[in-house]
Amino acid sequence: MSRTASTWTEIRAEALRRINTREWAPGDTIPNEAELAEEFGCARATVNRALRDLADEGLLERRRKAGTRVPLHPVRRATLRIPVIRREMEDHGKAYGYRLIFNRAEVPPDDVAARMRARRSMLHVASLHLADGMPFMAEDRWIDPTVVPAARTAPFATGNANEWLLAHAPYTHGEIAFSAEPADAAVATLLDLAPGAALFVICRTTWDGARAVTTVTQRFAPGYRLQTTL
Amino acid sequence: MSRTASTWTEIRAEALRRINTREWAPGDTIPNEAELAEEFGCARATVNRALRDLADEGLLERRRKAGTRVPLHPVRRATLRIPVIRREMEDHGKAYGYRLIFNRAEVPPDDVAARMRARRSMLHVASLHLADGMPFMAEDRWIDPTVVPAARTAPFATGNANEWLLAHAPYTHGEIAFSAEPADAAVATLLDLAPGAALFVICRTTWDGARAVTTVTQRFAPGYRLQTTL
DNA sequence: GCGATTATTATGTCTATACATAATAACGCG
DNA sequence: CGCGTTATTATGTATAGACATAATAATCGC
Repeated sequence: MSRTASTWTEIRAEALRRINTREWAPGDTIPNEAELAEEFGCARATVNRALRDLADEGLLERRRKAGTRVPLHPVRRATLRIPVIRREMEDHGKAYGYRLIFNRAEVPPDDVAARMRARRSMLHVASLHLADGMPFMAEDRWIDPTVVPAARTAPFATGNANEWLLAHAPYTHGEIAFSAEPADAAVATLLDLAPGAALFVICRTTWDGARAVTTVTQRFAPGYRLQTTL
Repeated sequence: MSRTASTWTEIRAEALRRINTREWAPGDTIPNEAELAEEFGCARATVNRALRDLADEGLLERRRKAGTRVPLHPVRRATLRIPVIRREMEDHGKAYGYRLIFNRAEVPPDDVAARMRARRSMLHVASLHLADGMPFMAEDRWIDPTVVPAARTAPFATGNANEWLLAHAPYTHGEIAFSAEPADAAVATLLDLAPGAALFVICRTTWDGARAVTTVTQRFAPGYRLQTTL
């Protein structure tokens, strides 16, 4: 059953077809790389590339010696691009606006201190982001000045903190969480909404090694959707 | 400057270090694969593997002939695992409960018809998911019975529709969107909340080729967070 | 000087081979 | 029979060499 000249994307597509048609059903162990390589008339490395790619997406499970299986509960993964607000807006043809609310040094409250695992005085920067002049997102950010000294004199009055940090503060990893919460009085005023309005919230903390660089809570006005493909 | 015995993960780590320390600064074109292979004392394919992996994560940009660059605006991507409700709950040590609200055939409203690009009569299944006996998530689902005929007689009274579909209805791709919205009267009653409460909402449509299999809106009780690492 | 053709170059991919690694299966001993 | 040791096996990774492809740079004709 040998075919000729397969590329890894073709093998990937064929494997995907077999998974979708249940020719390879959930729970099944599929033929091993050597057998597939022979079937497709290619090198084992080419099959490996294709199957590894599918495994990266959660569509196959691979274990040494045990072989490659179609998972019973395919935990689908979605990769979503964390938006850089201004770019996202400009892509949608909207004018981006930015307003600094305040920028001061203070000791963070307990929840922020816990998130950053540090209790010292931090830069606290609040800002408002606008789309076509309308309030769009309220941002509440804490920056550890011992990790990013230059932040003390950064021009947050004229440019948004996220982009400044991207350009000046490297980070190694981070956590991000999505949730919904009602608007409190302060945020409602900022976003020009009734208190209690349902806001989409992104809460993110980024780290440079073992030290938190910044933690930010972004509250989006109603209507905001974060979307991607599966 | 040749080192010995590098694995692709070591090369990846070293490249990451250089990006983070700005030894390779945003906008820079980094040395080409052949040069790096010589520096690290390994084959070009090994360097390729490492750089390709970083590019997959958006930390490098690669173009034939032009070379590999550190992007000016690194669009960080987060991969998040789409939760299978029951498993997520069991992982957190909570008892999972399920209750069917209704299961009937009817013509979908315009917004649903638009999402599925079909206007015929569909199965409309509403259900409530519980954590330790407390209402946790309200699910509103439409299934196209011409795509999944068996759904007409599926036991949605005893088992949740999501898991049944995963086991019986293959899909090729889908869209997923996250947003926040206030609880309307019906959902508020179901989740035992005050109307207007801020709900986290996941809206998902899955496709088998050109035909929509199902579209579902899941509304989570306050407190729900979807989180991942960057 | 301009536009179209050709050369060059860096990444992309494939091959064949080899060895590493992890997990399971088989074996053998008490 | 049970337990620890030893094979076996499928995936994981590395290599050198080759050719493909895309994009830029250089060249040539006008």
